[in-house]
Amino acid sequence: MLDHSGSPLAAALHDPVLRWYDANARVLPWREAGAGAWAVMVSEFMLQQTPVNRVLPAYRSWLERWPKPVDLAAEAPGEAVRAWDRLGYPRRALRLHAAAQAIVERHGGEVPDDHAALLALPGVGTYTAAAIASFAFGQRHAVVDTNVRRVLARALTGVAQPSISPTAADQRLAATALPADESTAARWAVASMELGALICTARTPRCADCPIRTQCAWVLAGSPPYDGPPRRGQTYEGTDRQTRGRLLAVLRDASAPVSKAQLDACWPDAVQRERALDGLVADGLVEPLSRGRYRLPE
DNA sequence: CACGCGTGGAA
DNA sequence: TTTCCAAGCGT
Repeated sequence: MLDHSGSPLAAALHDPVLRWYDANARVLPWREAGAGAWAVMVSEFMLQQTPVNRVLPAYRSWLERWPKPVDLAAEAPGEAVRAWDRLGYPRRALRLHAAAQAIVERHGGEVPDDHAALLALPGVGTYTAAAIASFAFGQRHAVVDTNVRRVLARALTGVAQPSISPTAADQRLAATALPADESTAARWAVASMELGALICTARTPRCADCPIRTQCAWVLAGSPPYDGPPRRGQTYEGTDRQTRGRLLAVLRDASAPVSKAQLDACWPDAVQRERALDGLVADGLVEPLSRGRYRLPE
């Protein structure tokens, strides 16, 4: 505890997972040498709930257009929303834009390397702060995302799935599993996450290819099925979320302010449509103009 | 702490 | 087809 030496059980996982990562890691642009903290930060925002394959094109054009935080900070927020395209959860675009402005104002335009300073940025929570500090700056942090929670739930706890929502216990477990050495800890963070993304997957884990299958508590227990409360699957069809998506798509694709009539055409239920539009305005994703016209925020 | 927040691909 | 799920955050 005092020396953060970790548990022997977890320590036995380090070498095989690190070796597996060295041989099997995906080549991703934000992992290239010299990618920089801004590149890591942009990728982390985009990867919050959006799969890698769908992020790649948006990431490339984003960094080409705004290679530094100051470049994005100088833009209208609506341009960030438009460039976000259909990655989903467009409030992330607004937060990334606000974070870029905060970086310019508070950190001289450079992504801070301090965990607390990162955590204070808009859109940066526990996971993202640790991810940037670890991936971009090589620091020792427990980087706890859904992949890591699943890997540790299986390998150490011996259950098929982690708890439905992240818990303090997850954080503690990940902190305990962290190698003591800083640079090793940073490699472990990305490697254990990659293992969860490629091998120790949610639906059909590829245990035959897993470098720690002989030590995995879940496998050793006979791979018992998930036994917890049912996970609430979210329906999407007909929701306010879908309505917001339709409205925003109209505005994204327009080069000039659009009329209320154009927005009305994209969703039949007037009550739901108005509620969704009000919500978008309240979130700062849509700017109402005079004479019933709307645009992305400037 | 539970919920709202987009979108699309894979099983 | 339906269902599940994908590097979370803010309230």
